[in-house]
Amino acid sequence: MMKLVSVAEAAANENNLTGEDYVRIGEMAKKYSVTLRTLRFYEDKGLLNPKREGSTRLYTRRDRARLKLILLGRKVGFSLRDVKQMIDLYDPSGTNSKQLRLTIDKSEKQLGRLQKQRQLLDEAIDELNNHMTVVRQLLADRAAPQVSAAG
Amino acid sequence: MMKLVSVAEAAANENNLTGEDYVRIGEMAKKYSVTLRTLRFYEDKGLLNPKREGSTRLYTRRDRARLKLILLGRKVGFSLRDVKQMIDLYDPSGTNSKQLRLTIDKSEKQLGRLQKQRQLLDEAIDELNNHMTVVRQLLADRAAPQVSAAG
DNA sequence: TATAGCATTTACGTAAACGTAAGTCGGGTG
DNA sequence: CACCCGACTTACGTTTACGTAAATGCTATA
Repeated sequence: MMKLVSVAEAAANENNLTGEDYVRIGEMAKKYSVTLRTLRFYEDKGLLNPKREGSTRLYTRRDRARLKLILLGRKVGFSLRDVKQMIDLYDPSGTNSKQLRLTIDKSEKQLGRLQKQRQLLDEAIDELNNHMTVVRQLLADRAAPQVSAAG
Repeated sequence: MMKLVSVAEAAANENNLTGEDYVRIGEMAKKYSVTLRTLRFYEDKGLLNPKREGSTRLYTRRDRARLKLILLGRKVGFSLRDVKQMIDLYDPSGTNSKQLRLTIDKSEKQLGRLQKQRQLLDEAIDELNNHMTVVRQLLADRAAPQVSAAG
């Protein structure tokens, strides 16, 4: 019944000279409410790059930070391609001003799209409400086919 | 140079005992700002049913009314499948209360989805704005790497 | 009759983000 | 030993609403 320390966990706990805490895919998935498939998919698309111990993926703190960014990007409507473009510019040894500017640029455009979407959405809601009113009225007429007001 | 009356137009003008005015696909497309492909696609999906004169499609007033409904449906976010489901229930010889109820039902659900979408959209806009603020600050720090306030 | 213009059909292609199936593997457990 | 769990890889499938050829046809006009 007792769960012994696996090789992976050994790596995470003992072989841990740099203070890294590794996480395997299952835990990672739970932590961020994504599926294993999604994590592998992101890796396949070059968005994540976990270490390997044999064939087992080990995610570091940096991987988790990246995933957070990816999920934020997705939430605000960026495509994975855009997210990748921005993330790829990250250089731990530089000022990253290029990355930051690209991010701002893309963000402004995306913000515009979102606002436009909101406008369309509001229009849609209005029109749907209007239509519902009409339909309800038709339905009422069917149910009570009396003439005009006084019943 | 003079454009003579085509067979289609003849059908529309002369062979027009019932007062129908037919429209060919090109005109129809312009009138409603859709492509020919779209009109044929809708027909293929059973959403439209124009008459035929030989192989040429002729759209009646009723077809145009249907198209309007389809486009409204799309605008408010219904799938073509849903639209078809609602339209298919239309019976010119009945009260259509079944159709109307289905429409109301679907509309209420769709309205809920739209409102939820709007909420998510607003959240996204907020988060994007926040993120942009942070990034702009980082960028400013890169440009002017002085310490804290007083320059 | 050659050409322009509008129409027709068939059918594969596209985008995004994974889902899902299928089969395999290594490690730990009773 | 038999088994289960968690992980791995490969690769086809899904969804929606058309886009985009490609090849062909009918009609009217110069």
